[in-house]
Amino acid sequence: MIYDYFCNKINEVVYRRKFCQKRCFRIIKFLNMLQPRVRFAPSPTGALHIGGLRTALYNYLFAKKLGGTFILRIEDTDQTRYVAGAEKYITDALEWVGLDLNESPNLGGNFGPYRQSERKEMYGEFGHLLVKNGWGYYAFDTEEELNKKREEAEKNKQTFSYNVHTRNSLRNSLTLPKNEVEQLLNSGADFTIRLKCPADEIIYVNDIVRGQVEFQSNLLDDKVMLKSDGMPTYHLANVVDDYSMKITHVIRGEEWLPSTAHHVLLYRALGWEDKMPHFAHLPLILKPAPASYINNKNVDSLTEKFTSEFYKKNPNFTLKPKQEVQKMIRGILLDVNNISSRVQIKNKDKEDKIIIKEFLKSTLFGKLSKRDGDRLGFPVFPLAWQGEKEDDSFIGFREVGFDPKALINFLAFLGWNPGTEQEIFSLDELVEAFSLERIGKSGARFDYEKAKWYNQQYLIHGNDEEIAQQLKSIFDQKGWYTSNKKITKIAALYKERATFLNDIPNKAAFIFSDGFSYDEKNARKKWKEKNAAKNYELIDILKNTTDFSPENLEQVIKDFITDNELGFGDVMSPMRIALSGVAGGPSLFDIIYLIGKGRTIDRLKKGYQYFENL
RNA sequence: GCUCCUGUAGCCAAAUUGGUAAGGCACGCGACUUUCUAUCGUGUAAUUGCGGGUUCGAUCCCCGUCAGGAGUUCCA
Repeated sequence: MIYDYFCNKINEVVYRRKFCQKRCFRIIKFLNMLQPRVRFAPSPTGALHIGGLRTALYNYLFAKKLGGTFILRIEDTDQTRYVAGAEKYITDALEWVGLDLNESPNLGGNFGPYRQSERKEMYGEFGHLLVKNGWGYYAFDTEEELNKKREEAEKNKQTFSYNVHTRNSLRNSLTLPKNEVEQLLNSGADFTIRLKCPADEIIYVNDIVRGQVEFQSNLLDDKVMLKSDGMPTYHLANVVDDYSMKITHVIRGEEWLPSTAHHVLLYRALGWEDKMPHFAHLPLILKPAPASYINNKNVDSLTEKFTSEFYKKNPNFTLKPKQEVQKMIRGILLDVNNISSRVQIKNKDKEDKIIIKEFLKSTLFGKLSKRDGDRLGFPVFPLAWQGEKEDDSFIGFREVGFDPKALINFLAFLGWNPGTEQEIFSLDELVEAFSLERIGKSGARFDYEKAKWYNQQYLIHGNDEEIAQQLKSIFDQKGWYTSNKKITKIAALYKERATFLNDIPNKAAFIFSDGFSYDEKNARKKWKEKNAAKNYELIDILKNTTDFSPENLEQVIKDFITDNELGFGDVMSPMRIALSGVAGGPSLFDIIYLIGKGRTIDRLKKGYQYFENL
């Protein structure tokens, strides 16, 4: 397996290098393949969402499969966006799902420090090196000046880009006289260092997921490498760190694909092209398909939510009264079959309609966002997050009751699949089955129903004793006491009827407490006056029965029914409702066994009297 | 607007150097102690976005077109 992987990679390298590169270079690549070093590099700007966790998972799976190293690097170069507690959230989340790190800020390692803010000095050095070797230049344009240019361009429906075509008319070390540049630098004026993208060239990026992707260098913008505060941008920091940490594979989200050309250029500029890592860009995680969650039941509450959100986003919208806005949103939501085409903006649409449609389009489609969780009622974060404002606080998969193993399994299939029919994988099995080649190219749709299905599968296939143990602690808290044997029985019976472990106590509450109400509709239907005497007679028979095992109860009750020529439903349905309040649930005989003789008799009497008066 | 990526049933998603379409979710039906929002079995559903081309043969290669997404920040 590894050997095959290997040969493919070597072939790829040979192909790319047209076969004539030095043999040692190939050997280095070869050795890298044996022990890949990959990093998960989030920035601590808030809670880590599900997409970030998936990136971490894929990095982990790839590293473990090939016996490599999984590294956490904190990308905190933007001090204005730093959020206290975010780093701890990241490590807590990784720990909860069982993604063990080999090197990290906490663990340390031979390539530290692992926070970019602590590596600040080295970036400046490389930034200036770029200027020295002709791959970069000092730019003195202020943010205001550039913003003005962007606004002007926007007026003409164009985008201002700091690139080959425009850099010669801007204030930088390429256009200013040498002495003026020196004077500016000496005077301590603010400056940035920009990458000088070459002209008339095609940059090739070899992506493991997407194959060869081409970029025209003329269209690339001269990205800022070193900011005026002395900190690097992501682009510089990322390349410098990946090089110095000997990263062999960069596995990250698709949003990075367009800037990868710059990164390739940077490796070249710094003379590290031979050490450039392989790239693998993961498909985006998309919002769930509207048709999958909008239905007649929730359309009103969704309309409500969308409308209030619309006004939050467009506070000055007065083109139409609120009622009409609401009506329109509802109309579009209800037209499920056509929802994607209905949101299309047409030429004849008036301004008000366009604004509303644009809002709906952006909230209904596109990348999964943290807002979607609130809106659609499912978590998009692994753990709960307490933000500064109410708006910025979320619950996580853990709090909803997800088994971390189920979450991982679900996440693994969001953009990857093994090509077999197997869908349930433990983390170790995922490691075994995983390969970057099998990652899909198209966006992966987030499907909460599928996530719940996975959790249910883990519950169903879980060990009864282990589930019972977890149940016991919940029961203890509620003051529900019974034998371990019975708790295990409850686990076995109810795990198949629950999505989350937490559902079981709700469904099984009647076993411990009499405080339930009867399903009157079903009771009325199933309780028949003509059978009343027989039903009471069965209570007496049960009173005289000593063996209350499910097997014996089944024997006794069935015999009674056949002896008296009654229907099963005539006898068992009223019993069910009297004992548990509802007409559904596990086998009646198991229910009686769990409730116990004394309470069974009491409840039957009480229930039947109630049914008689309905 | 420009750049890049993507487009297989209601939804997710396989078919890895071209050989006429897996599986899952949802849905229908049946069975399961005449219970069930559970479980098991089974079934319906796709002119592979659209239009051309190359080929004996195209989901796969080429051209065009439409749609969706991402990027276009001294953010990551």
